[in-house]
Amino acid sequence: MEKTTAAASSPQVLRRANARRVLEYAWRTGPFTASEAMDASGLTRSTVIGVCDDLVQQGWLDELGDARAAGAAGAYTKGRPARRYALRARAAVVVAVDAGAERITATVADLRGHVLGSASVEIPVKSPHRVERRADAEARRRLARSTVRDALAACDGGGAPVLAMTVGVPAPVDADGGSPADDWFWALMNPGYAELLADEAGIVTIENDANLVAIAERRSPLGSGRTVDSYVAMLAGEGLGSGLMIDRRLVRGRRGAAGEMRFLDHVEGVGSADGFALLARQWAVDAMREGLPSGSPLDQLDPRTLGEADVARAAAAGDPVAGGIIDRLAERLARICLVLGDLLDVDRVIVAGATVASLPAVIDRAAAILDASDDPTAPDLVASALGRDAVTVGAIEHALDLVRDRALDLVPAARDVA
Amino acid sequence: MEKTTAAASSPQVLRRANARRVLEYAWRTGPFTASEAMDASGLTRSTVIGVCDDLVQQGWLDELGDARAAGAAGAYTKGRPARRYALRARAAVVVAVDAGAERITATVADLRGHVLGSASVEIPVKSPHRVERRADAEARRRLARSTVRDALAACDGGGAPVLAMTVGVPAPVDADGGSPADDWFWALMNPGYAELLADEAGIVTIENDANLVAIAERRSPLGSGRTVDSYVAMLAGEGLGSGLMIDRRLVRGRRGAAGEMRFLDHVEGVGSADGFALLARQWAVDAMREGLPSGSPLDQLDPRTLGEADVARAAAAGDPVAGGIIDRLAERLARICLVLGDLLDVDRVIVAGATVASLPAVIDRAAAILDASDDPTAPDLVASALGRDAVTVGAIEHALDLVRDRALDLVPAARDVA
DNA sequence: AAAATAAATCTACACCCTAAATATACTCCG
DNA sequence: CGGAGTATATTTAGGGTGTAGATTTATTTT
Repeated sequence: MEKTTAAASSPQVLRRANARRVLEYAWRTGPFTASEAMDASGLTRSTVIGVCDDLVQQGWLDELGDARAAGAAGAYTKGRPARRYALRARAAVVVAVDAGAERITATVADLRGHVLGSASVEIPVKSPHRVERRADAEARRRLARSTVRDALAACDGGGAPVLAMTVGVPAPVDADGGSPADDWFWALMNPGYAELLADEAGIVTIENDANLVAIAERRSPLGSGRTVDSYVAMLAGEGLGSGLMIDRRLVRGRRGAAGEMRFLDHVEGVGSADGFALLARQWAVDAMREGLPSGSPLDQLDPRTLGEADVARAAAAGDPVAGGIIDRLAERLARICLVLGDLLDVDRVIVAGATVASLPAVIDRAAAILDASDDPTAPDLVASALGRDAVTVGAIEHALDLVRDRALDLVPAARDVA
Repeated sequence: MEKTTAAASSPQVLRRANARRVLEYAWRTGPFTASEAMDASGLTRSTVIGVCDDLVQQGWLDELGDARAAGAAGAYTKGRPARRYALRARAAVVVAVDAGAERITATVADLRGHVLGSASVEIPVKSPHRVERRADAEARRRLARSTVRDALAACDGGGAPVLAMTVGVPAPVDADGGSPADDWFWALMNPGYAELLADEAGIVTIENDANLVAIAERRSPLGSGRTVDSYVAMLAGEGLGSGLMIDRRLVRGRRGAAGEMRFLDHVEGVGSADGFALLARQWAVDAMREGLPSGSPLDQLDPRTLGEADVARAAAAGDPVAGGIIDRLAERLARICLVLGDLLDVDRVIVAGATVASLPAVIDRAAAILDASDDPTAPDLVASALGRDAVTVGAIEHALDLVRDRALDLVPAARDVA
């Protein structure tokens, strides 16, 4: 029996640990000199330079010949010009896939998270307001794969390897990338992407879409001075899902179903996990059936094509029925926030998804309710600034986290050696 | 300006890391030989022996002269007898304090968690069923400190230093060991223990009692073969509190208030965070006021001194009113479990506290309801086997975790050197 | 052209780990 | 009682990695 792995603690682990630290520093700053890396890492110049040489060799860093030409902020004029290094952002790429119910988007980004290209397809649907008749699992698989390949073809990767891919799906995802098979919707939303896409990138992970939004919001600007380590990212549209970021850590649970909102069935004044868009339409149609007061703007609309934005517009125009719907939705949202704030002790609930654009008044009003609340655990409520890209931004971030985490085990583009 | 700390990555970090690994191994096994440590750590014999010598020198390990005499399970007869080492359990002690509403218990344990001694005091109360008239904060502080000192005096520590102390309190605890000042009960339950006890041990931490139960249950026997990484420890008595262990990690939240149960105010069919003991008494008194069917065992009791165990006994004796109360409590518990299972995706809810002993039928019946539920996220429900010591066991474990984590930075008893 | 400055390079030197050879302490068996 | 056998301990050599400090190099300033 031969020794397969090197002993766990050979001296190289030190070199490795130092390389890791320097690379992490490179990742969070722009071009840097050895002296700066020394300050950041606490290492000696010899060590830093040795490590940087290694990293350049491996392709993670570029050496930027001239020190003074690039002239950073600090007036740097005296002495021997320093060698400068920078993360080689194009050493590799990652792919983010937002595989939503209605469309699949694939985005390619470099190591700094800059988008290099993307591709997108609508999922063919029969009825616009129903999710039930979506394309089947096999069609989704085909579309997902082709969209990923289109996105890669659409950008000039310069032959950079695809080190990681993260796929966001509207379903709980367990540690193996699978979703519960006992739910047809979840099974359809995640039709075995992990296996399907395994060969498309070095590391392939599937992740719940709301969890990715939570990751995306990790870097969002902080309201006041204090840091926000605990928050809930709520993805609200036709349905409700949430990602729980607590103590700077994503809470997943056994099957990855933490943050699922079905528990709202048991919450007074809520009663279901339906999303605000769905309810706005439904309640509007209900009101139309029961008869509207004359002159209501809602009366102009066709119940079959009515959208949630129509309700928002009617409310803004002063329609009392639409206004009542907005109020009810706001109270609903506020109550959900109270429950989450209480059980999880989060500072903030961040709403993303279609609701942000189509029903902003609901968020504003719910935030006002929470501000007025005497409950000391009431969290702040804010709308995400990331728009439709929230899932994609989170997926890029997550894929990059994976790459950063294992960078030294992965081989980026082999450097052209003279 | 002189250099105060050694550079972050001096060669010694390797030695340190290896020492850490060997010490961790020593902690989770009994006496061991160098060869066993080599297998466990992947290190060379020279390294292991070198590290063990260091650890013996520092007082963390004892060298157990004879290898064969102790004769472990494996028939070990051939070859040169191996040197044996073992964790020196008496090198230091930790103190666990269960500072509950009604009594304060301090327990001293060695590095293996074996109890060496303890002390306990009842908190003077005026009315047995009310928490409001407890001794004030200053009295609690005095009692806590004297109980800790009594416990230390009660055991023969052999001069071992007190490396860590964990205090469990029925209140949320933030990272600094403080509890929300805006709640009189919480402020009373944690009247500045962190500062008060700071000098009694090397590391002093305050922790929520339910969180400590969650830690205590980390090692509890697993129901089936699968591992349970996500569960809720519910401390149920007069009130309800819970510790959230999700993905093998305690979820605390910003102020340490994650797991607080006030959100139950918003849950249908629950409506408050009152504990089962409190409700059992209250509902029984209500029923007595409304008039009981003749011959009910409940009728024998004085409403002013009635205890929850009386209700349990009456129900066991077939009293329909008491049985109804047990059923209502079971439904309540089951519903709480469903909500927790759904939002947090936990495998299991473990009930500890007075309810386990006094109202076992509630837990059994709720477990049956959950088993019969068609909700796939319904968690298992079990009663804790730790009894009244759950908080203490968790506090010992937590204190030991802290010691294990920083062992090499701490100095245990200086070894007697010849 | 010389001084000043900052960075790179070079030269010890210490430490820690591995690997391999050698020594030791047993048991077993003839 | 004295080898053979076996498992462990100790010693020695060698390589890699780090720090520390002196020296060299590249550049600006005077």
